[in-house]
Amino acid sequence: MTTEKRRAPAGAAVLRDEITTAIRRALTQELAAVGYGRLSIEAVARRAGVSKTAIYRRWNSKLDLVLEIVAAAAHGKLPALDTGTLRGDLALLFQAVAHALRHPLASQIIPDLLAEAARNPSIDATLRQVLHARQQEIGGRLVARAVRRGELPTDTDPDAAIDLIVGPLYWRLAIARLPLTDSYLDNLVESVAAGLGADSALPRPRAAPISG
Amino acid sequence: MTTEKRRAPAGAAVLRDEITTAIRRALTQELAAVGYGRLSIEAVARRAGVSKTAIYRRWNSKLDLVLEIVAAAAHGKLPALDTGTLRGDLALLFQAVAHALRHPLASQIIPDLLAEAARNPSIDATLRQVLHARQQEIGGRLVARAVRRGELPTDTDPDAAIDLIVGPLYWRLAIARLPLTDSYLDNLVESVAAGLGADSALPRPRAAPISG
DNA sequence: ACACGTCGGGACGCAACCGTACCGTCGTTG
DNA sequence: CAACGACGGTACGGTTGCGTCCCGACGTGT
Repeated sequence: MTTEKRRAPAGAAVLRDEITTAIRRALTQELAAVGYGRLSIEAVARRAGVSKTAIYRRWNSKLDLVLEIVAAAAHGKLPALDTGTLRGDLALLFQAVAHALRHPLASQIIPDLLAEAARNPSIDATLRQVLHARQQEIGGRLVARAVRRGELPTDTDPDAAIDLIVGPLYWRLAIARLPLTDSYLDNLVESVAAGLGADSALPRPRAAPISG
Repeated sequence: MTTEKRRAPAGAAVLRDEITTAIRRALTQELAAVGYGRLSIEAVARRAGVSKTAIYRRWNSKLDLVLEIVAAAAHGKLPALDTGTLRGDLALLFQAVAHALRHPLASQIIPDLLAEAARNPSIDATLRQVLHARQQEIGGRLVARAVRRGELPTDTDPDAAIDLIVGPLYWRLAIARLPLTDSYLDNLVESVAAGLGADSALPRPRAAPISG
């Protein structure tokens, strides 16, 4: 049998956390700098100040390394996010999304991996687990609460609602890369709420329908 | 001087259009298959059934090749897009966007290049010319017409409106990659119109605000 | 104090690609 | 009809990265 009794690794024969951490840091930086397509293990090792062997001892391949770190980065911190009103929930959610996408690393890595997911099934599966599934859960709950409160129509489609909630902010921050102001976020909350079918808050000035 | 009289290239000494076309085709396919990061001239030449030299005679570098072809692909076809109503304009615009993003090549290449634009200034500049500028023009006109008709508030911010118009559909087609039905598009028109501040079309069923 | 066993580092063979130089080929122009 | 001149293709050196192997160094447990 191969399950002989063995002394557990100890002393110098144990993975050093500082090196593992350095690899993780270097990977995220490399990923942001050159993207998944050009990512090379050697560059990660150089940036981390570590040997390639140190990486290959911890992960089998480039893909394993990326998947593990992406999954780890997305886990954790899941805001409670129930403020009692649809607009409050939206504002809080937008703050969280904006905060995450403001990180230069995240705003480069996420679009890159999402594009790569279109041709790499493993990345696609991982991202669906850690991003899409979570979004659907958060968005679905947000919508369900609003429907229960009577703020949204009962026939609201959660998937379509998520597109409407996430799409505009993602577009502005990750694609168009335009600046984001507080007043923009305020307006976005109102626009998305209206788009979802919530009652409008205030009438706004309009031109006369027929000016001739 | 170097401007001596020279016979103009003729006969076999002129670039063959069929080869240029084959290179363009192969580039788009390679771009979709492996992305800009992994794109190699050799692979393009192989796929086109052409020699590397044939490519290097026409373009100086990988970047030149991609930029020229991307710019060319985005030029042309600019729909008139004035149906007389905001909802009509939105429906037509969504049809056009959906049609463009349904092409598997486009739906892989566009997110890839948009991600690459975050780290490559040349690509960024080109995409802003052929994509963002055009979107702002189309979206700006659409919004301006709607404001003039009295369908939208006079203080509508065109940039924010574009985020609201383009974001959800781009998210669904290019990122989440969920299916797109006619009824989804219909609902999206109504949602975006409402989000922009247009009068709602029909009341929809709601739960009682207080159910206790 | 010693033996253990993994550690990180460097070196290696292999493969892919870049960009260029050189080759014979071919159609047009004078 | 002959010379022109750019054509497409092949071959080349240089560079980069992959994944593996071997080495001395090191800290713990007996």
